[in-house]
Amino acid sequence: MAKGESDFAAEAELNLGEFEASASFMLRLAELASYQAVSSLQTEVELSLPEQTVLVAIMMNPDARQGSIADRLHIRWPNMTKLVARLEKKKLITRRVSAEDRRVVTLTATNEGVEVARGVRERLIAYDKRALSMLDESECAQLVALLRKVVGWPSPAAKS
Amino acid sequence: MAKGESDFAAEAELNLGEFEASASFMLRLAELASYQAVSSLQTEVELSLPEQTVLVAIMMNPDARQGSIADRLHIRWPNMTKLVARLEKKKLITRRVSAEDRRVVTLTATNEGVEVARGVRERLIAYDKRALSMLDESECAQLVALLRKVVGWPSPAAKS
DNA sequence: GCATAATTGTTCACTCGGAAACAAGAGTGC
DNA sequence: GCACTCTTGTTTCCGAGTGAACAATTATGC
Repeated sequence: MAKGESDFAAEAELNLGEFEASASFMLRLAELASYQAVSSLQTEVELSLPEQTVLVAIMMNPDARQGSIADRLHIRWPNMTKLVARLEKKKLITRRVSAEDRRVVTLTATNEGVEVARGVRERLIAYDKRALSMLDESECAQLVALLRKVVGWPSPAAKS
Repeated sequence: MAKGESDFAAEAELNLGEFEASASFMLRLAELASYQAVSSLQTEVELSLPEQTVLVAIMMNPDARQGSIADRLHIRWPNMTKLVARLEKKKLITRRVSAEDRRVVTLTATNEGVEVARGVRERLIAYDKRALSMLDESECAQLVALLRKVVGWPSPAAKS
């Protein structure tokens, strides 16, 4: 066996045993796969995926508190500060200190930000479908329902 | 009132629209949730979750090529180099240059590494169950099956 | 044989995410 | 009023992940 070895399967198939049935492990791999799939489809926008998500969230929730959005999207506050600064620098959002509680920073999309966010939202939804095209519609819905349980979000119309 | 706890209503008021039905978006949130859940259960080991996973993979696949493990676990090669260096520094694995192809580095767990890896594997499996305790057994299996499809791994004994 | 390409892994420079410490505003008790 | 604490967001520092360029080895074309 010059180079092909006696056992060709050994190279191709690594054994991961019970890990292949570990939900959190598979969750990590699947997240990486879908993230990269969606990212690779991105060509038009100069925003990272988290930035796009935050921008859309701000667009859909005007005057929301910065911390609320961070918590909902599982973004740490220090990182949210930097992320918001980048969006503000690009004039997509504005930061305003609340009058009632001057610790609070509220976020609102600018006109340009709303414009961009609308396009981003459409593309993200479309790319999501393409990136997960290995699942049919019912499987996709099933997956989302299970993931909502994992995240702890109440499912709106959950049955089964 | 604890910070992110009782103020659930305010957070729930945030509208994320179609994103809540986006599989890739929910995948990201769920991965974060499970990762942090498993991490928070970790107290005995001084290894990161990726390090633990790689160590177990090496333990279960002696003499496997470094690149093969990296590819399978979706770890980029530059990062794998550093990760492997850390494991080697802790004397959990050994790196060997292959005789047949001297570009190739093969990895094997040391005796201590095997010992640690066995414990890690057991704990990871147990913590996985605890971190995903919001799912019952059948839901968990269903989730794993769907995630395997997303990742592109053929389901072993599962008949569609 | 020798130049060229392809594979395998590493180094480098950079960005991003994280915990801890910090600043500033608001609430509480006296 | 004043000290104390909690909340909200920021700054600082560090570790981890990534792409690009690199070195070393092997395969390929002629």
